Amino acid sequence: MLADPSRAAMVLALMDGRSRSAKKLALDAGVTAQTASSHLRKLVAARMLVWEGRGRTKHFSLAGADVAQAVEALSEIGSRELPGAARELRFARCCYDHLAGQLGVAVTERLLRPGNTVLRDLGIDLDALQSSRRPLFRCCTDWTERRPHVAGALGAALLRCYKDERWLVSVQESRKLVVTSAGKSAFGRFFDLAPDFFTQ
Amino acid sequence: MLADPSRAAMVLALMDGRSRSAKKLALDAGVTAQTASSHLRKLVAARMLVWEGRGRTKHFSLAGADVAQAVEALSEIGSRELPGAARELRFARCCYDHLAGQLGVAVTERLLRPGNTVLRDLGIDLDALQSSRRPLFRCCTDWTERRPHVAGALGAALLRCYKDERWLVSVQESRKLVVTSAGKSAFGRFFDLAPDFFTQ
DNA sequence: CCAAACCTACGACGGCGGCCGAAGTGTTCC
DNA sequence: GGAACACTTCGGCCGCCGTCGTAGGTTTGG
Repeated sequence: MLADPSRAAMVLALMDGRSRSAKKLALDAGVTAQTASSHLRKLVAARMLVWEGRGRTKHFSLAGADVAQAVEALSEIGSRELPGAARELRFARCCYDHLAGQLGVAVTERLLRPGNTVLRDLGIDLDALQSSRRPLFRCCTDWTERRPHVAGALGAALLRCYKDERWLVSVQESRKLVVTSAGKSAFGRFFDLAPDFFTQ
Repeated sequence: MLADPSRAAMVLALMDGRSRSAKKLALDAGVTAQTASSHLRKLVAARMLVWEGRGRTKHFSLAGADVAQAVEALSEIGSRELPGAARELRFARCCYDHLAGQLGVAVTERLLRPGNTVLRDLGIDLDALQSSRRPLFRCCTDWTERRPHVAGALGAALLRCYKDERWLVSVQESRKLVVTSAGKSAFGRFFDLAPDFFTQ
Protein backbone atom coordinates (compact mmCIF):
# COMPACT_ATOMS: atom_id res chain seq x y z
CA MET A 1 0.00 0.00 0.00
CA LEU A 2 2.68 2.48 1.00
CA ALA A 3 4.95 1.49 -1.86
CA ASP A 4 3.04 3.52 -4.41
CA PRO A 5 4.16 7.17 -4.56
CA SER A 6 0.64 8.52 -4.88
CA ARG A 7 -0.70 6.53 -1.95
CA ALA A 8 2.34 7.39 0.11
CA ALA A 9 1.83 11.08 -0.62
CA MET A 10 -1.78 10.87 0.48
CA VAL A 11 -0.93 9.07 3.71
CA LEU A 12 1.89 11.51 4.42
CA ALA A 13 -0.47 14.40 3.85
CA LEU A 14 -2.73 12.95 6.52
CA MET A 15 0.07 12.41 9.00
CA ASP A 16 -0.93 15.57 10.86
CA GLY A 17 -4.02 13.74 12.07
CA ARG A 18 -6.50 16.03 10.35
CA SER A 19 -8.86 14.95 7.60
CA ARG A 20 -8.90 16.04 3.98
CA SER A 21 -11.26 15.71 1.05
CA ALA A 22 -10.57 13.34 -1.81
CA LYS A 23 -10.01 16.29 -4.11
CA LYS A 24 -7.42 17.79 -1.80
CA LEU A 25 -5.58 14.51 -1.51
CA ALA A 26 -5.58 14.17 -5.29
CA LEU A 27 -3.85 17.53 -5.52
CA ASP A 28 -1.38 16.56 -2.81
CA ALA A 29 -0.48 13.42 -4.71
CA GLY A 30 -0.41 15.14 -8.08
CA VAL A 31 -2.92 12.82 -9.73
CA THR A 32 -6.43 13.20 -11.08
CA ALA A 33 -9.53 12.69 -8.99
CA GLN A 34 -10.23 9.35 -10.68
CA THR A 35 -6.83 7.95 -9.78
CA ALA A 36 -7.09 9.29 -6.25
CA SER A 37 -10.51 7.71 -5.82
CA SER A 38 -9.10 4.34 -6.78
CA HIS A 39 -6.21 4.68 -4.35
CA LEU A 40 -8.42 5.86 -1.52
CA ARG A 41 -10.72 2.92 -1.98
CA LYS A 42 -7.75 0.57 -1.63
CA LEU A 43 -6.41 2.36 1.42
CA VAL A 44 -9.80 2.15 3.11
CA ALA A 45 -10.10 -1.52 2.20
CA ALA A 46 -6.68 -2.04 3.80
CA ARG A 47 -8.00 -0.38 6.95
CA MET A 48 -5.36 2.30 6.76
CA LEU A 49 -7.78 5.18 6.21
CA VAL A 50 -11.32 5.90 7.30
CA TRP A 51 -13.75 8.33 5.76
CA GLU A 52 -16.73 10.37 6.71
CA GLY A 53 -19.25 11.93 4.36
CA ARG A 54 -19.82 15.65 4.56
CA GLY A 55 -22.49 16.44 2.07
CA ARG A 56 -21.13 15.84 -1.38
CA THR A 57 -17.55 15.50 -0.19
CA LYS A 58 -15.75 12.63 1.46
CA HIS A 59 -13.22 13.43 4.14
CA PHE A 60 -10.45 10.92 4.79
CA SER A 61 -8.15 10.53 7.76
CA LEU A 62 -5.75 7.97 9.16
CA ALA A 63 -7.45 4.92 10.62
CA GLY A 64 -5.30 4.96 13.73
CA ALA A 65 -2.04 5.62 15.45
CA ASP A 66 -0.61 2.29 14.34
CA VAL A 67 -0.71 3.46 10.76
CA ALA A 68 1.23 6.57 11.68
CA GLN A 69 3.67 4.44 13.63
CA ALA A 70 4.32 2.23 10.62
CA VAL A 71 4.84 5.24 8.40
CA GLU A 72 7.29 6.76 10.84
CA ALA A 73 9.17 3.50 11.22
CA LEU A 74 9.59 3.34 7.47
CA SER A 75 10.64 7.00 7.34
CA GLU A 76 13.25 6.20 9.94
CA ILE A 77 14.78 3.61 7.65
CA GLY A 78 14.63 6.00 4.72
CA SER A 79 16.36 8.84 6.57
CA ARG A 80 18.79 6.67 8.48
CA GLU A 81 21.70 7.14 6.15
CA LEU A 82 21.98 10.79 7.12
CA PRO A 83 23.84 11.00 10.46
CA GLY A 84 27.31 10.12 9.19
CA ALA A 85 29.01 12.05 6.41
CA ALA A 86 25.67 13.52 5.50
CA ARG A 87 26.33 17.23 5.42
CA GLU A 88 26.58 17.37 1.64
CA LEU A 89 23.66 14.98 1.32
CA ARG A 90 21.56 17.20 3.52
CA PHE A 91 22.45 20.26 1.50
CA ALA A 92 21.76 19.00 -2.01
CA ARG A 93 20.81 15.55 -3.18
CA CYS A 94 18.93 13.83 -5.91
CA CYS A 95 15.46 12.60 -4.92
CA TYR A 96 14.52 10.26 -7.74
CA ASP A 97 14.97 12.74 -10.55
CA HIS A 98 14.67 16.10 -8.86
CA LEU A 99 16.56 18.24 -6.39
CA ALA A 100 16.10 17.75 -2.64
CA GLY A 101 17.75 18.99 0.53
CA GLN A 102 18.26 22.54 1.78
CA LEU A 103 18.88 23.79 -1.74
CA GLY A 104 15.79 22.06 -3.10
CA VAL A 105 13.64 23.52 -0.33
CA ALA A 106 15.04 27.02 -0.86
CA VAL A 107 14.50 26.85 -4.61
CA THR A 108 10.92 25.71 -4.11
CA GLU A 109 10.21 28.53 -1.71
CA ARG A 110 11.44 31.08 -4.27
CA LEU A 111 9.40 29.48 -7.03
CA LEU A 112 6.25 29.87 -4.98
CA ARG A 113 6.78 33.59 -4.43
CA PRO A 114 4.10 35.42 -6.41
CA GLY A 115 5.26 37.38 -9.41
CA ASN A 116 8.57 35.62 -9.90
CA THR A 117 9.78 34.94 -13.42
CA VAL A 118 12.32 32.27 -12.61
CA LEU A 119 10.88 29.59 -14.85
CA ARG A 120 10.75 31.90 -17.86
CA ASP A 121 14.28 33.12 -17.13
CA LEU A 122 15.52 29.55 -17.05
CA GLY A 123 13.81 28.76 -20.34
CA ILE A 124 11.53 26.06 -18.89
CA ASP A 125 8.74 25.30 -21.37
CA LEU A 126 5.69 24.65 -19.23
CA ASP A 127 3.46 23.84 -22.19
CA ALA A 128 5.79 21.09 -23.37
CA LEU A 129 5.83 19.64 -19.85
CA GLN A 130 2.04 19.79 -19.68
CA SER A 131 1.77 17.41 -22.61
CA SER A 132 3.69 14.76 -20.70
CA ARG A 133 1.66 11.96 -19.17
CA ARG A 134 3.30 12.81 -15.92
CA PRO A 135 1.92 15.30 -13.41
CA LEU A 136 3.56 18.68 -13.92
CA PHE A 137 3.90 19.77 -10.34
CA ARG A 138 4.27 17.63 -7.30
CA CYS A 139 5.43 18.56 -3.85
CA CYS A 140 7.69 16.08 -2.14
CA THR A 141 8.24 16.38 1.58
CA ASP A 142 11.91 16.58 2.37
CA TRP A 143 12.85 14.14 5.11
CA THR A 144 15.78 16.19 6.30
CA GLU A 145 14.16 19.60 6.12
CA ARG A 146 10.56 18.60 6.83
CA ARG A 147 9.45 21.10 4.23
CA PRO A 148 8.27 20.62 0.66
CA HIS A 149 10.41 20.66 -2.44
CA VAL A 150 9.23 20.69 -6.00
CA ALA A 151 9.00 17.33 -7.76
CA GLY A 152 7.02 15.91 -10.68
CA ALA A 153 7.71 16.75 -14.29
CA LEU A 154 8.71 20.30 -13.35
CA GLY A 155 11.11 19.14 -10.69
CA ALA A 156 12.70 16.73 -13.13
CA ALA A 157 12.97 19.42 -15.81
CA LEU A 158 14.60 21.79 -13.34
CA LEU A 159 17.21 19.26 -12.25
CA ARG A 160 17.91 18.43 -15.88
CA CYS A 161 18.42 22.15 -16.49
CA TYR A 162 20.80 22.47 -13.53
CA LYS A 163 22.84 19.56 -14.78
CA ASP A 164 22.90 20.73 -18.40
CA GLU A 165 24.18 24.10 -17.25
CA ARG A 166 26.73 22.38 -15.02
CA TRP A 167 25.45 24.12 -11.92
CA LEU A 168 25.14 20.74 -10.26
CA VAL A 169 27.10 17.58 -10.87
CA SER A 170 26.11 14.21 -9.51
CA VAL A 171 28.46 11.98 -7.60
CA GLN A 172 28.95 8.47 -8.87
CA GLU A 173 26.89 5.83 -7.04
CA SER A 174 25.37 8.36 -4.68
CA ARG A 175 22.44 10.69 -4.33
CA LYS A 176 24.84 13.50 -3.54
CA LEU A 177 24.82 16.59 -5.76
CA VAL A 178 27.75 18.99 -5.75
CA VAL A 179 27.28 22.68 -6.50
CA THR A 180 29.89 24.03 -8.92
CA SER A 181 31.26 27.56 -8.62
CA ALA A 182 29.22 28.53 -11.65
CA GLY A 183 26.25 27.01 -9.89
CA LYS A 184 26.79 29.07 -6.75
CA SER A 185 26.59 32.35 -8.63
CA ALA A 186 23.76 31.19 -10.88
CA PHE A 187 21.57 29.92 -8.02
CA GLY A 188 22.29 33.13 -6.14
CA ARG A 189 21.30 35.24 -9.12
CA PHE A 190 18.18 33.39 -10.24
CA PHE A 191 16.83 32.39 -6.85
CA ASP A 192 18.00 35.30 -4.75
CA LEU A 193 20.16 33.27 -2.40
CA ALA A 194 22.76 35.00 -0.25
CA PRO A 195 26.39 34.00 -0.95
CA ASP A 196 26.85 32.55 2.51
CA PHE A 197 23.98 30.17 1.86
CA PHE A 198 26.52 27.84 0.26
CA THR A 199 29.17 28.15 2.95
CA GLN A 200 27.16 27.57 6.07
CA MET B 1 11.13 -2.60 -0.76
CA LEU B 2 8.78 -4.53 1.49
CA ALA B 3 5.96 -4.40 -1.00
CA ASP B 4 7.35 -7.16 -3.16
CA PRO B 5 6.31 -10.65 -1.95
CA SER B 6 9.73 -12.16 -2.55
CA ARG B 7 11.58 -9.43 -0.70
CA ALA B 8 9.04 -9.51 2.10
CA ALA B 9 9.48 -13.27 2.45
CA MET B 10 13.24 -12.85 2.67
CA VAL B 11 13.01 -10.13 5.30
CA LEU B 12 10.46 -12.12 7.28
CA ALA B 13 12.72 -15.15 7.17
CA LEU B 14 15.43 -13.04 8.75
CA MET B 15 13.17 -11.66 11.47
CA ASP B 16 14.59 -14.14 13.97
CA GLY B 17 17.82 -12.15 13.92
CA ARG B 18 19.95 -14.95 12.53
CA SER B 19 21.67 -14.87 9.17
CA ARG B 20 20.98 -17.01 6.14
CA SER B 21 22.70 -17.69 2.85
CA ALA B 22 21.41 -16.28 -0.42
CA LYS B 23 20.46 -19.75 -1.56
CA LYS B 24 18.43 -20.38 1.56
CA LEU B 25 16.62 -17.08 1.19
CA ALA B 26 15.87 -17.90 -2.43
CA LEU B 27 14.20 -21.11 -1.28
CA ASP B 28 12.29 -19.24 1.42
CA ALA B 29 10.96 -16.81 -1.13
CA GLY B 30 10.27 -19.48 -3.73
CA VAL B 31 12.37 -17.87 -6.47
CA THR B 32 15.54 -18.79 -8.32
CA ALA B 33 19.00 -17.79 -7.16
CA GLN B 34 19.24 -15.16 -9.88
CA THR B 35 16.06 -13.42 -8.79
CA ALA B 36 17.06 -13.62 -5.15
CA SER B 37 20.44 -12.10 -5.95
CA SER B 38 18.75 -9.13 -7.56
CA HIS B 39 16.43 -8.62 -4.60
CA LEU B 40 19.19 -8.97 -2.05
CA ARG B 41 21.29 -6.41 -3.85
CA LYS B 42 18.40 -3.94 -3.65
CA LEU B 43 17.75 -4.65 0.02
CA VAL B 44 21.41 -4.08 0.84
CA ALA B 45 21.44 -0.87 -1.21
CA ALA B 46 18.39 0.26 0.80
CA ARG B 47 20.36 -0.41 3.99
CA MET B 48 17.81 -2.93 5.16
CA LEU B 49 20.12 -5.93 5.06
CA VAL B 50 23.81 -6.45 5.61
CA TRP B 51 25.94 -9.36 4.45
CA GLU B 52 29.10 -11.13 5.38
CA GLY B 53 31.09 -13.45 3.17
CA ARG B 54 31.81 -16.94 4.41
CA GLY B 55 33.96 -18.59 1.83
CA ARG B 56 31.93 -18.96 -1.31
CA THR B 57 28.64 -18.15 0.37
CA LYS B 58 27.13 -14.84 1.38
CA HIS B 59 25.18 -14.68 4.62
CA PHE B 60 22.58 -11.96 5.00
CA SER B 61 20.92 -10.57 8.09
CA LEU B 62 18.79 -7.61 9.08
CA ALA B 63 20.69 -4.33 9.12
CA GLY B 64 19.25 -3.32 12.46
CA ALA B 65 16.42 -3.27 14.92
CA ASP B 66 14.73 -0.37 13.14
CA VAL B 67 14.12 -2.60 10.15
CA ALA B 68 12.50 -5.20 12.37
CA GLN B 69 10.45 -2.48 14.01
CA ALA B 70 9.13 -1.28 10.67
CA VAL B 71 8.25 -4.82 9.66
CA GLU B 72 6.42 -5.41 12.91
CA ALA B 73 4.57 -2.13 12.63
CA LEU B 74 3.38 -3.13 9.20
CA SER B 75 2.43 -6.60 10.44
CA GLU B 76 0.41 -4.92 13.15
CA ILE B 77 -1.65 -3.15 10.52
CA GLY B 78 -2.06 -6.36 8.58
CA SER B 79 -3.25 -8.37 11.55
CA ARG B 80 -5.20 -5.58 13.18
CA GLU B 81 -8.60 -6.66 12.01
CA LEU B 82 -8.40 -9.81 14.11
CA PRO B 83 -9.26 -8.88 17.74
CA GLY B 84 -12.99 -8.30 17.33
CA ALA B 85 -15.28 -10.84 15.75
CA ALA B 86 -12.22 -12.65 14.54
CA ARG B 87 -12.83 -16.19 15.63
CA GLU B 88 -13.96 -17.36 12.22
CA LEU B 89 -11.23 -15.32 10.57
CA ARG B 90 -8.62 -16.92 12.76
CA PHE B 91 -9.92 -20.37 11.95
CA ALA B 92 -10.08 -20.17 8.17
CA ARG B 93 -9.50 -17.23 5.90
CA CYS B 94 -8.34 -16.43 2.43
CA CYS B 95 -4.76 -15.18 2.21
CA TYR B 96 -4.53 -13.74 -1.29
CA ASP B 97 -5.57 -16.89 -3.11
CA HIS B 98 -4.84 -19.66 -0.65
CA LEU B 99 -6.07 -20.91 2.69
CA ALA B 100 -4.75 -19.45 5.93
CA GLY B 101 -5.59 -19.66 9.61
CA GLN B 102 -5.76 -22.69 11.90
CA LEU B 103 -7.17 -24.83 9.12
CA GLY B 104 -4.49 -23.72 6.66
CA VAL B 105 -1.74 -24.46 9.14
CA ALA B 106 -3.18 -27.88 9.97
CA VAL B 107 -3.54 -28.79 6.31
CA THR B 108 0.05 -27.75 5.63
CA GLU B 109 1.33 -29.85 8.49
CA ARG B 110 -0.45 -32.93 7.11
CA LEU B 111 0.88 -32.26 3.62
CA LEU B 112 4.43 -32.28 4.93
CA ARG B 113 4.08 -35.65 6.60
CA PRO B 114 6.23 -38.09 4.65
CA GLY B 115 4.44 -40.74 2.66
CA ASN B 116 1.07 -38.99 2.49
CA THR B 117 -0.95 -39.24 -0.69
CA VAL B 118 -3.26 -36.31 -0.12
CA LEU B 119 -2.41 -34.43 -3.28
CA ARG B 120 -2.97 -37.49 -5.45
CA ASP B 121 -6.21 -38.26 -3.64
CA LEU B 122 -7.44 -34.74 -4.27
CA GLY B 123 -6.54 -34.98 -7.95
CA ILE B 124 -4.04 -32.13 -7.89
CA ASP B 125 -1.91 -32.26 -11.06
CA LEU B 126 1.55 -31.20 -9.95
CA ASP B 127 3.01 -31.38 -13.46
CA ALA B 128 0.45 -28.91 -14.79
CA LEU B 129 1.22 -26.56 -11.91
CA GLN B 130 4.95 -26.89 -12.57
CA SER B 131 4.50 -25.44 -16.03
CA SER B 132 3.10 -22.24 -14.54
CA ARG B 133 5.47 -19.31 -14.31
CA ARG B 134 4.58 -19.10 -10.69
CA PRO B 135 6.53 -20.88 -7.98
CA LEU B 136 4.83 -24.15 -7.15
CA PHE B 137 5.35 -24.18 -3.44
CA ARG B 138 5.69 -21.25 -1.15
CA CYS B 139 5.37 -21.10 2.59
CA CYS B 140 3.53 -18.14 3.99
CA THR B 141 3.87 -17.36 7.66
CA ASP B 142 0.50 -17.16 9.31
CA TRP B 143 0.14 -13.99 11.35
CA THR B 144 -2.38 -15.46 13.73
CA GLU B 145 -0.79 -18.87 14.16
CA ARG B 146 2.86 -17.90 13.72
CA ARG B 147 3.39 -21.08 11.76
CA PRO B 148 3.68 -21.69 8.03
CA HIS B 149 0.88 -22.47 5.65
CA VAL B 150 1.21 -23.54 2.07
CA ALA B 151 0.98 -20.84 -0.57
CA GLY B 152 2.19 -20.39 -4.13
CA ALA B 153 0.67 -22.15 -7.12
CA LEU B 154 -0.04 -25.24 -5.01
CA GLY B 155 -1.75 -23.23 -2.30
CA ALA B 156 -3.91 -21.52 -4.89
CA ALA B 157 -4.77 -24.82 -6.56
CA LEU B 158 -5.75 -26.32 -3.22
CA LEU B 159 -8.05 -23.46 -2.32
CA ARG B 160 -9.61 -23.64 -5.77
CA CYS B 161 -10.20 -27.33 -5.17
CA TYR B 162 -11.79 -26.68 -1.78
CA LYS B 163 -14.11 -24.14 -3.29
CA ASP B 164 -15.00 -26.27 -6.31
CA GLU B 165 -15.94 -29.11 -4.00
CA ARG B 166 -17.93 -26.70 -1.84
CA TRP B 167 -15.93 -27.58 1.25
CA LEU B 168 -15.28 -23.90 1.78
CA VAL B 169 -17.39 -20.95 0.78
CA SER B 170 -16.15 -17.39 0.86
CA VAL B 171 -18.03 -14.60 2.56
CA GLN B 172 -18.86 -11.53 0.52
CA GLU B 173 -16.46 -8.62 1.00
CA SER B 174 -14.37 -10.48 3.52
CA ARG B 175 -11.43 -12.81 3.80
CA LYS B 176 -13.54 -15.14 5.90
CA LEU B 177 -14.00 -18.72 4.71
CA VAL B 178 -16.80 -20.86 6.09
CA VAL B 179 -16.47 -24.64 6.33
CA THR B 180 -19.56 -26.44 5.07
CA SER B 181 -20.79 -29.66 6.65
CA ALA B 182 -19.49 -31.55 3.62
CA GLY B 183 -16.20 -29.76 4.17
CA LYS B 184 -15.97 -30.85 7.78
CA SER B 185 -16.20 -34.52 6.91
CA ALA B 186 -13.97 -34.17 3.83
CA PHE B 187 -11.19 -32.29 5.63
CA GLY B 188 -11.41 -34.80 8.45
CA ARG B 189 -11.13 -37.71 6.03
CA PHE B 190 -8.36 -36.41 3.75
CA PHE B 191 -6.27 -34.59 6.33
CA ASP B 192 -6.89 -36.75 9.38
CA LEU B 193 -8.47 -34.04 11.49
CA ALA B 194 -10.46 -34.96 14.57
CA PRO B 195 -14.15 -33.99 14.47
CA ASP B 196 -13.79 -31.61 17.41
CA PHE B 197 -11.18 -29.67 15.45
CA PHE B 198 -14.06 -27.77 13.90
CA THR B 199 -15.98 -27.15 17.08
CA GLN B 200 -13.33 -25.82 19.39
C1' DC C 1 -34.91 22.81 -12.39
C1' DC C 2 -30.49 23.73 -14.08
C1' DA C 3 -25.65 24.31 -13.46
C1' DA C 4 -21.73 23.37 -10.91
C1' DA C 5 -18.98 20.59 -7.92
C1' DC C 6 -17.53 16.22 -6.07
C1' DC C 7 -16.93 11.50 -6.33
C1' DT C 8 -17.05 6.96 -8.83
C1' DA C 9 -17.17 3.15 -12.56
C1' DC C 10 -15.26 1.45 -16.79
C1' DG C 11 -12.01 0.74 -20.39
C1' DA C 12 -7.63 1.17 -22.58
C1' DC C 13 -2.94 2.28 -22.65
C1' DG C 14 1.82 1.93 -21.31
C1' DG C 15 5.74 1.41 -18.38
C1' DC C 16 8.00 -0.57 -14.55
C1' DG C 17 9.88 -4.40 -12.63
C1' DG C 18 9.83 -9.29 -11.25
C1' DC C 19 11.05 -13.53 -13.30
C1' DC C 20 13.94 -16.97 -15.38
C1' DG C 21 17.53 -19.16 -18.79
C1' DA C 22 22.08 -19.00 -20.17
C1' DA C 23 26.58 -17.80 -19.37
C1' DG C 24 30.44 -16.04 -16.48
C1' DT C 25 33.39 -15.52 -12.09
C1' DG C 26 35.15 -17.01 -7.92
C1' DT C 27 35.55 -20.65 -4.21
C1' DT C 28 35.87 -25.20 -2.16
C1' DC C 29 36.98 -29.89 -2.01
C1' DC C 30 39.05 -34.19 -3.55
C1' DG D 1 43.88 -30.07 -12.10
C1' DG D 2 39.04 -30.79 -12.39
C1' DA D 3 34.41 -31.03 -10.75
C1' DA D 4 30.87 -29.28 -7.95
C1' DC D 5 28.91 -25.35 -5.82
C1' DA D 6 27.46 -20.43 -4.73
C1' DC D 7 26.67 -16.23 -6.49
C1' DT D 8 26.32 -12.64 -10.23
C1' DT D 9 25.40 -10.46 -14.81
C1' DC D 10 22.92 -10.03 -19.00
C1' DG D 11 19.05 -10.32 -21.91
C1' DG D 12 14.35 -10.79 -22.95
C1' DC D 13 9.66 -12.01 -21.73
C1' DC D 14 5.32 -10.95 -19.63
C1' DG D 15 2.02 -9.64 -16.30
C1' DC D 16 0.52 -6.32 -12.99
C1' DC D 17 -1.09 -1.95 -11.88
C1' DG D 18 -0.96 3.05 -11.99
C1' DT D 19 -2.75 6.52 -15.03
C1' DC D 20 -6.16 9.19 -17.38
C1' DG D 21 -10.49 10.14 -20.59
C1' DT D 22 -15.05 9.49 -20.83
C1' DA D 23 -19.24 8.98 -18.78
C1' DG D 24 -22.61 8.58 -15.00
C1' DG D 25 -24.47 9.32 -10.23
C1' DT D 26 -25.23 12.37 -6.28
C1' DT D 27 -25.41 16.60 -3.65
C1' DT D 28 -25.37 21.65 -3.29
C1' DG D 29 -26.88 26.17 -4.38
C1' DG D 30 -29.30 29.56 -6.86
